[in-house]
Amino acid sequence: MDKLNTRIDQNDNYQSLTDKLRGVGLRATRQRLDIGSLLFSGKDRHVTAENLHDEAVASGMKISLATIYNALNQFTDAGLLREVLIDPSRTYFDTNTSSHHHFFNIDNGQLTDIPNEEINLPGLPNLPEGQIIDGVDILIRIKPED
Amino acid sequence: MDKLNTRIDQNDNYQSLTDKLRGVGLRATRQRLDIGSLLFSGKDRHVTAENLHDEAVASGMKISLATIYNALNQFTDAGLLREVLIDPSRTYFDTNTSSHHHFFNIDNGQLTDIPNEEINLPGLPNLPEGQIIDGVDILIRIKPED
DNA sequence: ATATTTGTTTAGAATTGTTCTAAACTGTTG
DNA sequence: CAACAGTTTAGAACAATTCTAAACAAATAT
Repeated sequence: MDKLNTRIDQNDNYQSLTDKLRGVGLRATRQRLDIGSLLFSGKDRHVTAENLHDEAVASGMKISLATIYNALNQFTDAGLLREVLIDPSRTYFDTNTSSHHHFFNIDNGQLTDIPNEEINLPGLPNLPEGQIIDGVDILIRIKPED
Repeated sequence: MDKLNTRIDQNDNYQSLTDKLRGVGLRATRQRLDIGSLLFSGKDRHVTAENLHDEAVASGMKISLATIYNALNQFTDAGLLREVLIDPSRTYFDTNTSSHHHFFNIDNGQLTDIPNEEINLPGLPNLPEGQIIDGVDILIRIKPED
């Protein structure tokens, strides 16, 4: 019965996810729903393909790493996620797609959002001729005191 | 004679480079001097290991890609270069080590400095408890108008 | 409902940027 | 100029990511 309840609850949760996926033109496959349930359940998240895969496997989902990569890229193309530039050796994805910036703790690798009202550029610099802004990324690298 | 002159000029240039390298505790090897001559001859530069290697080979220098990687990393550790986060798929190094920020042209991959007086954060956000700032990176992604 | 079509998943191979290894080599020091 | 310590190199190794092509599942037409 526990199993059955979980099943039902999960299906309930997956309904809005199904809509979300269909809304951006993606089929609501089991794998995409599973990943979506990890990513879009309330709190904002910052993940890499590898750590999301570990998490999925740990929660008993059957999904390959290649599918995680596919899904993260498709979700990003669809505007459901945003890529964050932190570390040239791995790609981070952020479920918060609104304009905002990040703290990156160089000590433990943790990435956190900077509340949007806490930071802003007073004036943008003059852009090169004929160019327009595609986006602005501000990353504040932090570390433990002393 | 052309050849000879070039030779002499190069040796002249290499004297200050030799000092620069010794100054940060690195031996002034032929390879490091060659790389240094490409990097530190006036104008600021943004390079990747690969494109610097291509350039070195094109100018007739005999140097392996591994050495380019070694040198770029050692120069960075020594404070002669700075790493710039742009593209998770490759590492860019900047000869301008002073505090400044970048435009990244997403259309052609070109990276340029933002003159320092043209940008600044009016106030820094509140940092997480017990953390201090290690550095601030601002990247403005630009693209061609329409 | 069932068959057909088209999109998706997957294991494993391939690719790419970067680092490592260990042997040959070259600055530096005595 | 000998000896040592640091450096270079080719090639192997590695890690993150993408590709391939075969099996599979969702959508659509029957």
